[in-house]
Amino acid sequence: MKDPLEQWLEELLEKHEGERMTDKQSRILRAAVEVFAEKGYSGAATSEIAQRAGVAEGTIFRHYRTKKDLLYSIVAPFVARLIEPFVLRDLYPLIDNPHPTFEGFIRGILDNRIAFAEKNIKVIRILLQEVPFHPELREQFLSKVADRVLRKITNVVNHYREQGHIVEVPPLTAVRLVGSTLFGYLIVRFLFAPTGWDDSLEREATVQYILHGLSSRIEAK
Amino acid sequence: MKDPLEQWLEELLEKHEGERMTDKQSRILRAAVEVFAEKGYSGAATSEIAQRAGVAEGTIFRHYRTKKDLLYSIVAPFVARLIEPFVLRDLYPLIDNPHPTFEGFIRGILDNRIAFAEKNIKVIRILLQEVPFHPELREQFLSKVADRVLRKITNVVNHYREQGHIVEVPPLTAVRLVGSTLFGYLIVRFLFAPTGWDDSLEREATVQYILHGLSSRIEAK
DNA sequence: CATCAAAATGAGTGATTACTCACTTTTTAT
DNA sequence: ATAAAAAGTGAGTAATCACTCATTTTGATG
Repeated sequence: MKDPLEQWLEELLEKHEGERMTDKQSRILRAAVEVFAEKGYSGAATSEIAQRAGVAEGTIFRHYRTKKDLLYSIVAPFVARLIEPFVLRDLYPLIDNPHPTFEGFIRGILDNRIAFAEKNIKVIRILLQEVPFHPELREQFLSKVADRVLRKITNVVNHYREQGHIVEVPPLTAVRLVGSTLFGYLIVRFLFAPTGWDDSLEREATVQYILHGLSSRIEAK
Repeated sequence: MKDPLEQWLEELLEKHEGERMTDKQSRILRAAVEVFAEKGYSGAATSEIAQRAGVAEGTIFRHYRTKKDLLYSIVAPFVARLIEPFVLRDLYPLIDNPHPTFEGFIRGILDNRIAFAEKNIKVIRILLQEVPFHPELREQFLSKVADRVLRKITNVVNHYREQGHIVEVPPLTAVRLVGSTLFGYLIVRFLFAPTGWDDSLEREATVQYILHGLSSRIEAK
């Protein structure tokens, strides 16, 4: 089985700037992802990145003008990827030709985001750690993810609400509730990684929690 | 109205080590909380902490042997506080003489944790940012919070499950689901702080989401 | 093989880092 | 009032930081 990070980096290397990267340049990126994830941006030394990549320190600065440029070259395309396949590949078909049930929609979202997180834990970790310290990063993240994704999802939520599948709450609130449940699942599974985690059980419980939490209420005594 | 951080620091200053702190020492702590929250541990310079506190840099190292000691002196008592009032003040009465309804219990937890977060945003921010980089911190956090708190909460969950108030899921799963919903509420409210946030509406929606997500299912159709 | 531009190098730069220590000031005890 | 202890100081230190640059290596082209 192929290392998912490997796969992601390859795509990044091929597509980035049109031209292909040199061997050393890709090793710099790989090492930078490692060290940033381990020590955070401030705690990561360019000397260590160079050492782990097996290149001279000067080589880093031949390709990236500053250390911050190096960070952005890793995180920026990831932010784009965070939404692009999500919105375009999964959401558009769901909007244009939505899944008949809210349950089917939720299961689809869960599967998709779990697969995405599985592939990109390290870069996600970097993003979560550095966003608080880099206003430009936060701005880019919010303007892309928040504005574009939320608007799209809001449409979908409205659709199911109109169909009477889910309860009457502001769509943004619904997104927050589902989002935090999904996020909690991902954090516990990938960052805490508890022993004896029965994934199919946990996943099913999570789906049921979301469905019952949002589905139209049946008044009972 | 009094600054909540002020209040927390005062308690910390009085109780810490039994003896009272000097004026300069408390100003060092205050400044350290500021700078750590703004720049993270690695990004924070002791020179800047000294400057903001209005003391000489040497004074910091008279009271704290290393920069890491300074961080721990802020975070460690907070971790204790994270559980102490939570477990003892709120949970024990709920276990010994539990709230008759699951709904009442959830509302109580929500109120309590919201108030706590409101008081301690800055230190929470430091804790969230630094836990990934300090294994000792993570260990302490997990051994105290995870083990002790989770065990206590598990009992409460079991209680409501036996009473038939909530659905049949593993107690730890229930804690994860409620926890992530509560956590999501806190993050969105305090860290994102969206404009036009209708708190009473959001809070009620969150409670309803949790209650319906976990309450015993009524088979329909 | 010769040419040349891009890639790579690593010693060197000044700035900044956490931390020390000899010394002065303030507080406490008698 | 005086001595002892504790608190505070700031110049100084070695280490490390991100980054530069003159020089060498590499790889493609004629």
